[in-house]
Amino acid sequence: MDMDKAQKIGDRLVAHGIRRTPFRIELLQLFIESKSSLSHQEVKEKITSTKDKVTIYRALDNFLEKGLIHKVPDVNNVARYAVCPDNCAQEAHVHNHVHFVCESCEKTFCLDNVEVPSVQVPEGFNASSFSYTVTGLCKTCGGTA
Amino acid sequence: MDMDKAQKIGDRLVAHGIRRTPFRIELLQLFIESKSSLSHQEVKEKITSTKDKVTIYRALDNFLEKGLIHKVPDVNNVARYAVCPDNCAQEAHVHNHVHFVCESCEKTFCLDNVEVPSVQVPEGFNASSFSYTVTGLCKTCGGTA
DNA sequence: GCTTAAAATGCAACCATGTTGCAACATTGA
DNA sequence: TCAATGTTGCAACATGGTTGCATTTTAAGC
Repeated sequence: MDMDKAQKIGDRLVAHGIRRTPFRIELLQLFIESKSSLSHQEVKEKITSTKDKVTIYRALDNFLEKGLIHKVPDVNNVARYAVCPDNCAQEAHVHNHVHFVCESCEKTFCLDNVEVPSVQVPEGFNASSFSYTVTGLCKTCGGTA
Repeated sequence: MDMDKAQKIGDRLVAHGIRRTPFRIELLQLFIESKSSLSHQEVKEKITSTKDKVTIYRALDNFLEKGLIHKVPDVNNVARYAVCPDNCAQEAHVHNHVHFVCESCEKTFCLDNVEVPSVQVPEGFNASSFSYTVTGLCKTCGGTA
């Protein structure tokens, strides 16, 4: 791997209070280069620095907690993750965009340009976050070709 | 159980191409009387006519397929179900309302009066369904008390 | 009411996803 | 360099969900 890149990624880890280990560098790198989101399983298939699932689970939890990645919805109730934009603060995530889940390839896409419209919840409820997911067919699987 | 009620519920099963068995009557009854949605586990705890998890899983799948119930989102990636309104056709479900998931008690509520606002998906994507979920605190767990 | 096909049940075994505890090791800061 | 703390690896476990198959129940035709 390009050394400059590894250095930068390590810096980003450290900036989020995470240690600069080979595996975690590779993991963040993977997320950054991935077009769509990743499940634990997909991560495990692609990562070379470890084969231990627990290590991966823990790194994902940690990245999530430190605001490096966020959870995205999925068809089959399996957890999926995607990297947060760089300006995503630890406390206030700024990924209030709509997600698109393809029924065919089951990938999840972040529609970065589509904002989540707000709704008014009934009296008594106290809303803290909003999630909007569209299901259908993605470009490759036969959207409007 | 009230015999008239059992009869009516059985009719509803039959109307959806499902057989009138004691367990399935009890199951549909349970869904109808339940205020919020139910997970497989909650169903298992409340049902008396069977203790077999597979039977419950299969009935849930079947009800889902035949349009008697629908899936609702959940915090922990666990499947949850709720009855469809009576006018919910097998093909075109009419539950385009917003769901509310409580972070504290982890229950899911159907906000029947809050419609899902529509969004425009980017060129190339072909949307078929829309899901809007609000997370926060429900009435009992300390919404605006 | 009897017969029969299809649907529903029960059970055992299995799989996938995710978690816990603990010992060993690596990274960082003093 | 040394200690504190974060990270890794492994084994064992927990939960949610599935598959296959034999048996029973339901509904429909005679």
